[in-house]
Amino acid sequence: MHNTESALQALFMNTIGGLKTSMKNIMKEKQLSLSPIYFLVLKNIHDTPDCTANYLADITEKDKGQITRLVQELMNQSMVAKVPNPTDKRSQFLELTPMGMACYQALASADRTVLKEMRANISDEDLTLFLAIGEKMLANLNAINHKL
Amino acid sequence: MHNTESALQALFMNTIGGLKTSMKNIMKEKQLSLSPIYFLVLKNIHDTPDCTANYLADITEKDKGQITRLVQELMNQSMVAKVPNPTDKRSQFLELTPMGMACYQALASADRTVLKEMRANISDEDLTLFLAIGEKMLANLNAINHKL
DNA sequence: GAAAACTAATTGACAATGTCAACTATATTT
DNA sequence: AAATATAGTTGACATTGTCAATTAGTTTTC
Repeated sequence: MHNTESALQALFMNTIGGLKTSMKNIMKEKQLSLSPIYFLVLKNIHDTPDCTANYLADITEKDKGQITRLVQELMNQSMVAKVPNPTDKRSQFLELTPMGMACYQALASADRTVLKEMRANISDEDLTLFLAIGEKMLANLNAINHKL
Repeated sequence: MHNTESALQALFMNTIGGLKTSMKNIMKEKQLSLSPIYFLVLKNIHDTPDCTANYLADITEKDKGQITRLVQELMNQSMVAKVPNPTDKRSQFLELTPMGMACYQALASADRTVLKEMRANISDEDLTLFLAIGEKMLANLNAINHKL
């Protein structure tokens, strides 16, 4: 390995690749016609009371138009429904349908399993340390990219 | 934050996003009409003596067809040239042209700068620890995904 | 309270990346 | 020599990301 920094870069790239592969496999096993990014959308809708498309675009850091289309597909598949936002007629709240909820639960559970296996031989202390160091580097990176 | 594992997932996703953004900005500054993935290709050609397309596909874990097209674009931009492989008429060695080399050096230097700033307030010990823990998790993840 | 400025969501168009399968030319195995 | 395998290319398409314009509704400002 050339130097520590480039090992760092490789580590991030390979891990993300692995996580994506694993989510793709999970979705295939469950016979869903969804791709990894839909898990992100389902998860955020699930975790966010009164979730709007705009909010979704904000926290996922995706394009608003992209969010519109992702949500549309989830509505086509009866996973997500819109309910009017009583305080703003421009926007709607996104909610998981029962089917969307079941789907999310299954995916989230499989995802948790992967993450747990991934850290199987890592102590809580080491994981905490890893996260702390990683968050620090992420903060530096965000500063470089001029993100507040 | 819900639990440590999902923080882990978020950390990886956000860091990769940040690294990609930073490489995109670097390429824009340098007025290159290239996207982040070309840095990966240039880097591996640079680092690998007698680099073939097939080898490139292997280590980057990209599709062979995708590699063909990426290399073709780099040849269009006179960054990369092919020389015959004397021991196998099916394959060619990929080499950086002087222009490709200059381009790679500039990008690699900017990339190193970002990585160094990213770990600015991290001690060598912590970084080494971070890498060790990360590699362990990556190995677990690869095992889950049945990659030897 | 009407005009101006702003915001939420949608749409169109397209670029960048990833995936799969078929095919050609050459190498290797049997 | 035939069968099998490999390196690279090509076609077709799916997924993800990006930008700009538009519509409908909201907030600000005078």
